[in-house]
Amino acid sequence: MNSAPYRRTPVQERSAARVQRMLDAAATLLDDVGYDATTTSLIASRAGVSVGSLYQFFPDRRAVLHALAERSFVRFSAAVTDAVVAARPTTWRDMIDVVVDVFVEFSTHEPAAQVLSFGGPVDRKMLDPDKDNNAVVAGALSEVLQRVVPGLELTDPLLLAVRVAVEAGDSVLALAFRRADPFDAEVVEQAKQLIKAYLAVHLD
Amino acid sequence: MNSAPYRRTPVQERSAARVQRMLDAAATLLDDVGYDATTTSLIASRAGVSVGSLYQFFPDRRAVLHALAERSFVRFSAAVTDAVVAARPTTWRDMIDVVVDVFVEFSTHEPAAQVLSFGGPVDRKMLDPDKDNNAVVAGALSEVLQRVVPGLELTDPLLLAVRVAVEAGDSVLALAFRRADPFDAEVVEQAKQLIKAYLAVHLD
DNA sequence: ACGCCATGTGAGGATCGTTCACGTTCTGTC
DNA sequence: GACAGAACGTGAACGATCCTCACATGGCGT
Repeated sequence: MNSAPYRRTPVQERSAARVQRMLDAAATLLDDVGYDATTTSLIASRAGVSVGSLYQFFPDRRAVLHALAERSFVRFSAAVTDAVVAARPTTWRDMIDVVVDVFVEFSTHEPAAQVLSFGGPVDRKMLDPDKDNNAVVAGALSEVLQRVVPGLELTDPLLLAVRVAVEAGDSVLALAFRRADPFDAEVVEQAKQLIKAYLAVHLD
Repeated sequence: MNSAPYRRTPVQERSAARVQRMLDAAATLLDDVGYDATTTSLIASRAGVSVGSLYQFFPDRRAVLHALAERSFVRFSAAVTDAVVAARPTTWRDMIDVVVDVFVEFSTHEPAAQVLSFGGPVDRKMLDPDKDNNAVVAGALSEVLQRVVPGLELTDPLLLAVRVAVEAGDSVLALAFRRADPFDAEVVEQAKQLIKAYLAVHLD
């Protein structure tokens, strides 16, 4: 169905910068006019580029969003590891607070982060064709979790629980962003409660 | 239900049947070829109808999916109330089992139920322009819940909790359908655990 | 200086969503 | 059963959109 995000990887500095401008343009357009109205020619013109240039690097319209999701994912991962290193949570509950807070902070500032979400409407399998985006996130978070909880064994049931928690947390946080601008703090709090109540069964 | 997905309501028996065929065609196409490839002319030809007929009743392509979502929602609501009446759950935990089981059963048999999901990628606000589909579902379930738990007050915090539980449950069940065919029973079980663990805070 | 690949362009083909002017079937009324 | 009007049905055609392609320019190694 869908293949690699890029048709041809930009080699020269010049084109690499242009590709970033295309992604920026796509991101702001997603926020401004929505998914359907984010047309290829609109992206191109807002990026100051011809349509042809867009198709030099992306096989189709969807691939542009794919690449955008990947870029956001990389940024989000960096933000999470930074925050965990900085906050040094000592319990898994504290870690959940940190991760959720980073997610909220990130989503409010990164353009189109909410539209893309990681399990969002654009493409559920943007980061890895074999795994959901959230599965990738869950894998990364499991390892962070292991570092916070000493002697924790990453058994299959536990990995599944983290996977489920990420899926549920992501959707409730998406709800928090839909309910208010910039977000509904009450729902964010409920997301934390939800994740903790569920994981307590597996972690306590 | 509410705002009109229809341009003109079918009056005669003949056209009412044709409209149902259009919805059936759209549903199977969603399953077979996906959202983007479900074109208006494809829907029309699979339904044995001309494109013009489709536009007699639906203002645009999106409205067809809207109507399909409404039809699925009505069917799902009926299935839930039937099951609750039949099973007569006496605790809220039993009711959650019933509702989740009905949802799973319904989703495996109703074409395109998973694609549409009620908070799915197609359109989050198909049932009510002002509310998410899941908000409508949550409202209905809150009333069912009230009948099962005697003397339960539907306070704002409780309604929010149900809203959050529906959102989380829907997304985890969607995950169950993505992970295996027809579905991953283990994940379904986790969905029940998740909902119960979270609602216990608000209902016990 | 030369050659080669990467980069850049935008008119145009293919396809999709939607409309419209026209023909057909039903339904109520006498 | 005959008539009128409404409901229903049609598919060619129009505009918008995605994407391609033949061609032009820039950058880099030798």
